[in-house]
Amino acid sequence: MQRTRFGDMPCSIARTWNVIGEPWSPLILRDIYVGVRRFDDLQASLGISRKVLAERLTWLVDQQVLDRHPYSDRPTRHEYVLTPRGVELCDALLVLARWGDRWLAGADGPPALFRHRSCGATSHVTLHCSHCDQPMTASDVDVLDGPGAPAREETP
Amino acid sequence: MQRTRFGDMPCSIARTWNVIGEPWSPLILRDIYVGVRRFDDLQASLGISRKVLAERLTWLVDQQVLDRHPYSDRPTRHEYVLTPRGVELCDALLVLARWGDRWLAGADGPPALFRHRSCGATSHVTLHCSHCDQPMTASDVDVLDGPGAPAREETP
DNA sequence: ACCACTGAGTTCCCTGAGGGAACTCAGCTG
DNA sequence: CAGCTGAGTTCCCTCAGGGAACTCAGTGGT
Repeated sequence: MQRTRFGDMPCSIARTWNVIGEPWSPLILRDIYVGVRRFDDLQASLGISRKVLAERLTWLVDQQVLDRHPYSDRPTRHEYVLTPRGVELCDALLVLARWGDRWLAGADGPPALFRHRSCGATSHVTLHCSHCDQPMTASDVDVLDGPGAPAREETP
Repeated sequence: MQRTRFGDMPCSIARTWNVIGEPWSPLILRDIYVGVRRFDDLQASLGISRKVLAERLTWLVDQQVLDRHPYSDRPTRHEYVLTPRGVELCDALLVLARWGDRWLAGADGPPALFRHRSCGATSHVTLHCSHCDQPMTASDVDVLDGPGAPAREETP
């Protein structure tokens, strides 16, 4: 956890960052998303320190991004699964992956491909407007104060 | 910078994380995106330490996410602007913001609203498939090895 | 009954990154 | 020429991340 707490800032990016912004968190999410669900498997797959992995998992469960799910009593064993919140966070991972594929993949090409299950094509995500369904990207957006914005001084 | 380097992993999420995964980076990007461009303004707006701010800006310029742009010689003054790469990273911020709005905004509602310039509506982004244009989210995707994936052992 | 093994964490110590405040430095401004 | 401003540096301190070893419950093998 970094020194400054982002969770209290009046900014949804900062708050989201507070949840998954720590080192390793998105990679843990990615692994669980693709089916690596157990502590030791995660540790081996990521090469993360066990200490940090334990910390992150507890945090992500606290944040209701993951659920700790027993798959065996006697002995007690469990695996981590994504909650609906967690699955939606993976949407953001798809966008990050797309950016990395576009700008950082070397001559080898992208390390992973994404197949859209409903149309069967290997493709990638694009951003659209929830209202008009047309493409909508950062260059096409104005940011306005919302109801949860901090009160600001009058500028008469 | 965290101890482990994510940039060398064969994973576009990890590589992207290597670029903007450090604490403060996405918030710096957000600020520049909404028009805060100068060192002192950024420092004041974020409450970040000047040391860390200087480090992050240099790093983001190195990564070609930002451009250091002089707006005055004599005295030399400059401001930071987004490169095309940087603007596309802001797409990811829109998705993070959407998640935060949906799951973390309190009773006050979202701190910011996003207006789609071309249709004028206050809306948010949704993910679509680049191939069929239909909605495409993490729950609707299969992840496959790509050309840049590490060679894996035969499993005969 | 005894031993090794496995999954899932803890504990301990060391190093290095983040925070804060003060300092620098060039070029205006009054 | 004293002070101000933008844009960083420098210094020091603390605490989080890394690594490896340790724990602990339950199980399977002999």
